[in-house]
Amino acid sequence: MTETFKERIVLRFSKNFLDILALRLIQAEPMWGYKIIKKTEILFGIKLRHGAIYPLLNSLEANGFLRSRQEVHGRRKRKVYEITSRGIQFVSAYYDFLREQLQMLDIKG
Amino acid sequence: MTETFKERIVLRFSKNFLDILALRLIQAEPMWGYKIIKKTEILFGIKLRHGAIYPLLNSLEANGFLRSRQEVHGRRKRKVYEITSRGIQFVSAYYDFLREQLQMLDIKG
DNA sequence: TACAATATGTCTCTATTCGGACATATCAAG
DNA sequence: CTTGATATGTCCGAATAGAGACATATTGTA
Repeated sequence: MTETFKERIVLRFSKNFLDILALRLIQAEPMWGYKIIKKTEILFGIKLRHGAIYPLLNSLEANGFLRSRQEVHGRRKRKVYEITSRGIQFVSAYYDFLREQLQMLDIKG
Repeated sequence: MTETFKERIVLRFSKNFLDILALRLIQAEPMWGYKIIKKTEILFGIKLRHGAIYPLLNSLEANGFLRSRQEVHGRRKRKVYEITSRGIQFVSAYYDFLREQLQMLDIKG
């Protein structure tokens, strides 16, 4: 029962904060869309739609949160993203928010 | 700049986790809809629509996260909500999630 | 007495999101 | 030689969410 609640929250997070999820993974290690999908499935048990992640990554790059380079393996190419300082600032703001939320375990009055 | 990021995240949270925001406030102290709106404005600088909060509170009660009683002051009445054990479990799951997120500051591999 | 605040509710039109299909290419394994 | 995995992209109809109006009642203040 409580486990279901947790799952619900994780699911909501991955929907509403998908950009932060992607940025965090890329911050830990430069990554490409396909790997993000696989990693999220392993780490959180959530299957992201590729139809959601690829446009997201492009918009995150357009907004200066990520930068990409083509990585070529033989004839195959992947678009490897790394986080920018702007992206790091955004993720930091998210962590600051989490810390504040936890500190506010006792709102009174 | 970083401040704007923080504001963005707070705003997104209040939209996507409005139920948890309400549950947390009610858990701290039994409360009614109107007070939640005022409190959120003071605490977070966010103006909630009453057209959003009242249906939400009713559905949270219908789902067993809250229970309400009529409080009458003269001829005026307010619907005071208190959190149920189920509601507490849900909020706990949220906090567990926050803690896990912070612990996962370094995802590797 | 009129306006602002307290207090709770519904409803509709619009805006956004989302699932899933369509599209294409390489490569490994059976 | 075909199926499944890797890899990235677009697009549209359906479903959901959101802003703001409509509705009503009490009370305090200017």
